[in-house]
Amino acid sequence: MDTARRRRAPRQAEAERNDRELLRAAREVLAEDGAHASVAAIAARAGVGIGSLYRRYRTKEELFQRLAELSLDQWTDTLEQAAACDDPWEALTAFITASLEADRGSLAPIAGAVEVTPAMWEKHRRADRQLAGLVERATAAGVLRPDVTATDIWVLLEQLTAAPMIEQLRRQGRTDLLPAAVEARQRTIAIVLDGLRPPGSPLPGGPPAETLFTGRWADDRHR
Amino acid sequence: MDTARRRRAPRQAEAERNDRELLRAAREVLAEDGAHASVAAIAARAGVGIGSLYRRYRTKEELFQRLAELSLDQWTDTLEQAAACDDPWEALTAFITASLEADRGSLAPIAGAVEVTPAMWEKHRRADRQLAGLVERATAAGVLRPDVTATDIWVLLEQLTAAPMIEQLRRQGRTDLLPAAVEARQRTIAIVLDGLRPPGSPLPGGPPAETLFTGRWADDRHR
DNA sequence: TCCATTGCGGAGCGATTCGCTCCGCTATAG
DNA sequence: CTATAGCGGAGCGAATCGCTCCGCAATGGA
Repeated sequence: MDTARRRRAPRQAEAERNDRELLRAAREVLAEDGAHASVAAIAARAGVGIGSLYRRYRTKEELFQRLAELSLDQWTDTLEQAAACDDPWEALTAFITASLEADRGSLAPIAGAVEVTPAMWEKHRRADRQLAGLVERATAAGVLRPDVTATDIWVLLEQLTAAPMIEQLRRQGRTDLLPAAVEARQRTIAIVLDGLRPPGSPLPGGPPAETLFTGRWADDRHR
Repeated sequence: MDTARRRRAPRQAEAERNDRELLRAAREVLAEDGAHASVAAIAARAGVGIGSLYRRYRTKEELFQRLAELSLDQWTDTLEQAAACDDPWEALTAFITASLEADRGSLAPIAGAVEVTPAMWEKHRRADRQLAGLVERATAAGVLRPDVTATDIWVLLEQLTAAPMIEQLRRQGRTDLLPAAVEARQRTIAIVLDGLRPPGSPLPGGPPAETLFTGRWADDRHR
């Protein structure tokens, strides 16, 4: 028993390192190539053979699901850190800017392409509740325009996480223009944040339905 | 001469109709499938054989270039209509909302994938000048936060034209959720427009370089 | 020193999808 | 009935995909 465990030790260290590299590479390739990201590209970027990838994950989907779970954990971490902020407005903006800087939305192409695991559902619901708390606090303090809901923030985030210009420049290898593009994006974000402050003109329509998000991941029409 | 023209008439009418259908179908398929849009899908949507497509356009790229030129013409039209507005702020917002409603950005995936024709350059420069005029007018009237440039508006538009949520819902056939998604997007746009009003907190960094746009379409590093 | 075991890299398979060619066909005009 | 302009789409060669499978290197106990 004890010998069996010790026998597996040395190679296991390499295997764990490979796994970390794979997850990192998968995030990067997914951000650059979008939904077309191929397992070959991921393995190559990780400096690992395709065989090793498939020993760890039985399918490409399983790798993506693991990636999504880790990303959802990061959402929760970011939300917790932001909630620690004393100022309600800074708490909200800290969450938004932090979410956009770590381009966690880069694995948005996964949504709808892989089946949602129970763990993903659970983590998603948790992040949802956390953001709702942040929004409630800001609204109560009067630092957020009163007709903005948590779902509005999700929509806004999804809209802003995509950085089409930066992605295109990176694909074309125009690294000379990248800093300018990043700066321009920050200006855009600043404009949007100002748009969230009160009072603002009344927003059109009613508050967006919460099913707008969950609905895309699983068919809940029968409910 | 006269007989020759009359001889070709009946079939030519069908050919022209096919061309219109092809362009319309190409726009739709491009909006739904993104960069992967295949000629087969375009021809099928147009109710036309692949052969007819290739009789009119020698390559897929040629079709996309024609599409881009037509789209650039629409930019100019929208800008002219907006410029006719008396109120400087309404002129600018009219342009922005009109640009976003006609999801002209749906053929953004073309950018960088096809070679830029001289005609495309010319039309692009023209639209650029037109928007600069709109922004100048709004700034002079004090209805636009003073540190926003025309390039900022282009960046903002590119960021907002992508409607990832709506596209995903459409792909999944969740037409029941589509109206809610469209409404949510309009709320986002309203928030952004409010963020463009003065005074607003000072925007980070300096004004974005104009080369941010032209640079992605052609390599101008040698200048 | 030798062998069993573990994990590795990547050639290559079958399937799919792509842009595009080419040909048989129909509809019209004389 | 013949000539012809224009049509639709089968199918080709190429590329790319997810994934399997196998030969090999490194390790550690006997």
